[in-house]
Amino acid sequence: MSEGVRVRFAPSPTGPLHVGGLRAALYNYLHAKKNNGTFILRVEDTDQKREVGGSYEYIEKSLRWCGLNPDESPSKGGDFGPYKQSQRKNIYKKQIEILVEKGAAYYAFDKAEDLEMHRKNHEKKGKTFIYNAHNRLKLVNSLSLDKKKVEKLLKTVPYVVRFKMPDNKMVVFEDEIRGKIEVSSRELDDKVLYKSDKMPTYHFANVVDDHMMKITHVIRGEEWLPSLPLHMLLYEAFGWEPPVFAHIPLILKPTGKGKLSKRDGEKFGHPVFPLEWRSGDEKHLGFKEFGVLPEALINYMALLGWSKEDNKEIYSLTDLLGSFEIKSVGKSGAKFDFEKLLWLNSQYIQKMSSEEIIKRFSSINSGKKFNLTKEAVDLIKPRIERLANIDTDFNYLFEAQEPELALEKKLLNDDSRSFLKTYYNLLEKSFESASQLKEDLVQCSKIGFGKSMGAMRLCLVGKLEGPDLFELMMFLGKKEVMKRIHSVIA
RNA sequence: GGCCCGUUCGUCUAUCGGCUAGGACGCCAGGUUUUCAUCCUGGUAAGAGGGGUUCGAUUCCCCUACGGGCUACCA
Repeated sequence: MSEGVRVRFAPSPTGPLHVGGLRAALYNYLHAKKNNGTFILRVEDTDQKREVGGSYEYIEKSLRWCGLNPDESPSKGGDFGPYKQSQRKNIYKKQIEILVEKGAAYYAFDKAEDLEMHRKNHEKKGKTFIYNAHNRLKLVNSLSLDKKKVEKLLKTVPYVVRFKMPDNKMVVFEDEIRGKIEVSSRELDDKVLYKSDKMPTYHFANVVDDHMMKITHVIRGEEWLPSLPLHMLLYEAFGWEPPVFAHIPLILKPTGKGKLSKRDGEKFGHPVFPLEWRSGDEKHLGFKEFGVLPEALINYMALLGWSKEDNKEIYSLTDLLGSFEIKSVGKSGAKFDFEKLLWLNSQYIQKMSSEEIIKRFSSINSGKKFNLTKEAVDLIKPRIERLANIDTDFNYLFEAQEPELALEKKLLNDDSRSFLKTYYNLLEKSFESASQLKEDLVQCSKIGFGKSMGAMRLCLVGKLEGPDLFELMMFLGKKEVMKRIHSVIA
């Protein structure tokens, strides 16, 4: 087999893929592709109670939208399948038996309530109950019971398989991002590897699959760092060579405490998921539907926690492939800054052709019957921040808007009305070009250029914003302009 | 509580012992556009605190504080 780099993104299908997961996928993808390696999507669906329908499809769709297509995946297949853990049960069963035979793991029959009671009792005394070398002989398992009893129990009651954590061993390992880390196995417990429902836990399935799928680099969230010692010990118990590990920092809330969570989308008024998600009465915004380009999202995700010395800000996926370095990923959690994402988004929009903008706009607004023309986009391009709301943000391009009351009071007086009338009459005679319209306005404006412009803007836009006034007039056409002025001065 | 990880402008970050601490977003001011936006120029603003090591510490070590994560038959 080849010695190439193989990485995996391994989400569990418990709902939509949030930005933290997306960034993990991105870093995996970049690391693989930079090294001419293979990017694998593996579904970790070992907890069937938590599985949410449609999650897998959502994850695939999101990755596709971002251009992070896996080389091997449940739907695509590959030489190391199946890629869904629920379909690999027989593999885990075999491997767990090997581990038990080696004496590295053992059967345990304790009831959930009993363990819960132990935990509570310890807590009362201000201690922490740990299922480990200190008390496993006092508990109900194949180490504390005699062989015959164990054999009987295996046939009659549910059981789990636990890792036999060494009593006092220094586990030393290396993380690509954080460097050397040492933990005493004394702090660790006899983690369940194999559940009573005959499914492996994350820790076990992960190690087995990463080995079987010949994963060379594990790039995953920082939340896994505390269980890395266990994983290292598992590799050791099997006699397998562990992959290289890189734990990337978490994405934090824009303000306040803690990591970015599902509900923060609603709280902060912007999405935290790539695509819109609906499930039951649960509904979450998506960046796509919000009008954020995948290019901008990817760029932002890459920059959130990683950067080069060269101060470059705009990175396409291809640029990233050339520059990204897993070792130069930052160590500390980063707050999600929606403002900066929007800035990046507008940078991408401005570089895009108007035709492309129209194409993208209609792809995310397929339901809306709205005719966005090239002329309209040319006019407003520098001020588009998101693609989603072009029709509402720039509604004045397509139909007359009521002037804002406060502005109307401020800008409309006898002088400005009289100016509008004069200009109106002038327009009736000639309406040729933007420059001519401008000259005419200067000519008939006694109230000053600024004030006349303001009054005109009020008529045409309803607000004091929008594109160049005379370009806008040409876009709207004589008839529409006359109509809008008339409705204000009438 | 225990264990692990982290800590540079408000935010994202650069700096691998020599710093007048650089860039970007945001914000403010000016310029271009006799208008908005774009764009350009400038400004604002940072090394958590305390000890060491060193000729010299943002950079190395220790302590404290703060932040984050883990502590399930969830991932």
